[in-house]
Amino acid sequence: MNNKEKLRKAGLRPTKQRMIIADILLDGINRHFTAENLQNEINSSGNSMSIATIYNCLKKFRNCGLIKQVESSKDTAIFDTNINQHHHFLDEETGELIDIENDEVNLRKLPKIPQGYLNNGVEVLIKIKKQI
Amino acid sequence: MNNKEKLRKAGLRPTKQRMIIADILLDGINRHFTAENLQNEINSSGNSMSIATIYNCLKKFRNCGLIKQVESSKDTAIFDTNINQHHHFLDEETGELIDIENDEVNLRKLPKIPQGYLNNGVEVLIKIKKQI
DNA sequence: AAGTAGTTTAGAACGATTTTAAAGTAAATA
DNA sequence: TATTTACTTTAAAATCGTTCTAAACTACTT
Repeated sequence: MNNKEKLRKAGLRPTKQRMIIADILLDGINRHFTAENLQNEINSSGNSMSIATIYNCLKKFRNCGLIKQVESSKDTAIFDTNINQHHHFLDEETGELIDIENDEVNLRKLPKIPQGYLNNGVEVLIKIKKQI
Repeated sequence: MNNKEKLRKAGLRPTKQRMIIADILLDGINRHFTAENLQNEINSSGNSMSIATIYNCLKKFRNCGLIKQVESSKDTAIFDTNINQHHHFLDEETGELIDIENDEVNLRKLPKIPQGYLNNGVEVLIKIKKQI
């Protein structure tokens, strides 16, 4: 399926701007990035785009499940093109994230989900620190 | 041990402002809060404090291990008085966090920590969604 | 009591993100 | 095809959480 079809299937109009972003993000390669990272990539591909559009687009892509947003207490939002359930190492000093594939973690026991709620995904974060 | 001693032991001078905050936070009750939440509590206890002082103090308390900062992609930093290793449910729509005690989760298998790094804590986040 | 090192403060500054409102574009309709 | 309508993009301003600045203050040491 090409990117135009992917956007249509997600319920998003394939505008010029969304196609530029889709061409960068939806190539099957897993990556972590910020809005600013993406703007730099767009610029160096010879295009340009308002930062507001980039934020709008990332929010739409995330809400449609085309990308994910990583849970991490950094001051900048970090997005992830790997939409499968998976986990991360986090170096808290640098903010660097490293993927952990789902089958590398085995959760034997999980608590009962609170009454009235549904499980919407489990994320394991292993905080790591550079050895001195 | 009283709060003055706790601060001293952590290497922090027990100033008037730090004592006010310690009296609110270090009562053994687990809670999640933001800097603004804390300022409101301080105000309603008849005291007042610059927001800069509150941020300074929370950062010092966190760095000394008196409180924790929760990993979550909310736009506001969330702190936690529960300093034991534990986990959370997160309602992504409201940002509400619910504690999961450590013994309610059993991690059977964890990946190898990357070369040159040390494990600095494992956090499990179970994202939940209100049933409709 | 005097010195000094650490702390608090208001307000300015900052950086990420969102809002605004006007102009532009894609899709639907006639 | 022309027209209409709803959605999208944009630059710039606004907002929000957080940090910085530098001057006044305070805890501890001598």
